[in-house]
Amino acid sequence: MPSLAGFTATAALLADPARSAMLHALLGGEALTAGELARIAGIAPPTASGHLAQLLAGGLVAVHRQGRHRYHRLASEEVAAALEALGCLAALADGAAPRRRAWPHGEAFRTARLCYDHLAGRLGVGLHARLTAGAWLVPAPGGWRLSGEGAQRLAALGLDLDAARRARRFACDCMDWSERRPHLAGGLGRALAQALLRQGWLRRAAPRADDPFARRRLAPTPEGARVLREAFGLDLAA
Amino acid sequence: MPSLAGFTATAALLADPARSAMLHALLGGEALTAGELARIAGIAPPTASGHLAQLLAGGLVAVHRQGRHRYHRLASEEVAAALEALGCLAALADGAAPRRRAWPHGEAFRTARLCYDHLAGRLGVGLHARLTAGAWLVPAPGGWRLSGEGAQRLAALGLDLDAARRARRFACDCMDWSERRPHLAGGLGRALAQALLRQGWLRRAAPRADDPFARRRLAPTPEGARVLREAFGLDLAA
DNA sequence: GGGCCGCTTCGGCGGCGCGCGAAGCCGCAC
DNA sequence: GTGCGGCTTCGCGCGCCGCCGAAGCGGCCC
Repeated sequence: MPSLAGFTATAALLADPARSAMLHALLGGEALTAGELARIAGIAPPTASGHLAQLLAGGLVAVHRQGRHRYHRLASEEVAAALEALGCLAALADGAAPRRRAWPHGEAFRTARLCYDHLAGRLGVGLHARLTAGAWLVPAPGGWRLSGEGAQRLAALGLDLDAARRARRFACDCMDWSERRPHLAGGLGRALAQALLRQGWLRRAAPRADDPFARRRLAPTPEGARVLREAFGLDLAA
Repeated sequence: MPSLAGFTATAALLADPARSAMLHALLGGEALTAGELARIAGIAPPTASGHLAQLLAGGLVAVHRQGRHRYHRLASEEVAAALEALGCLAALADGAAPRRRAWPHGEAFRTARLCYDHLAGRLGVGLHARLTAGAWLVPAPGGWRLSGEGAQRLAALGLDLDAARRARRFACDCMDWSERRPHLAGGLGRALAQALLRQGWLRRAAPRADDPFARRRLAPTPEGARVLREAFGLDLAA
């Protein structure tokens, strides 16, 4: 059973406007740099740095260095769950109708979504697992490279592999926030997402003013579900 | 979507040791007076009064006057959910094993438990509903009184109705925290709980040092489940 | 009615922590 | 190497909030 001190310390981390603005920005699942988070929270970089250090020490965010940038993301799904529960409570107190999910990042968001320009959610994680398990992708310095069979089969799905190879990184892992396992980023991840969207196998949700994350939500079309099952053995309903 | 200000205001309510001690004390589902909560939190009555006013304004607790006492309870199940989610998070940050339920007031606790000396949870609420719907209990000033048939059938179950009538209040409602509907309190509620326990139809869980609420948890024996079904049409599994 | 008791309101004190600017560190680009 | 830009550490000021004692209000009991 957690100590009361730990409980209040964690709650205190959420009780500051700047910190909670940062956390809510990270709810989308993308990793953001300290500077971006400072701008979002409307505070100076030194202040943001201090807040992020606290969130890190409190285990609410995790950090990931990349060059001179430091990317921050939510540390675990429990953080998102706590934010959601508290948000639900605050909405009730505001006199809002007693809705159960105050945040729109529910189950639908975890099935398939865009992370930057590549695929995330169960779809992204499942593809990563399938491509590596089937040796379509094989380890390479700094990430992955395509095997001969992998290149052939992905090209057959309409991926622009030449464009993918021109990217700064061809294929690397990106930690999936909701699944806690990696999905595929880099030029290949981008090419994969573009191909599935271009062929009409995935469809983007319509942007909504009241939901800044709607534009990143994805859903497979019936035809797309068939292709994913046949080509990769993926069943998103599972 | 709730405002960020509301979110931080709610989180701030949880970020104080005294307030969160009070809320965790209320997690058991009993309504407690301001004085009891002050003692639990280890603060002076005026300080507790201020905190309770804040929790009330923030919609986290509800209050219920009875004579010169003011009984406080959690305002909604969402409050308990948020406390649990945050507690889970704090336990993770404390380096604990990533358990999912940090608080033991899960489903089992909602099935059947003692509230002071009477029955609560689905069992208590179900009995209340059955007794009133079947006109075993009929409205009376300040609560309920037994109808002739009600008295006969409850006496047949072994209730000490004379002792019940000697209580300050014979039968009145007590709001059930987990079910949001009333269960039966007063002398009759006490007599009911005692009879079911004495006959071995309900069994109390063993006290546990790491779980202050274990001693209030109840479970029907197989024989008890049969009696509850036959006498009241209650099926706790439902 | 008198006294007690539970609870609240008021006023003043003290400390935690949020905020920023200035300065320093480090990786990258030219 | 040199310069730039992202980020952190340091130091200080200020405001918010928790804390209590004293006093006031209202219900209850003898």
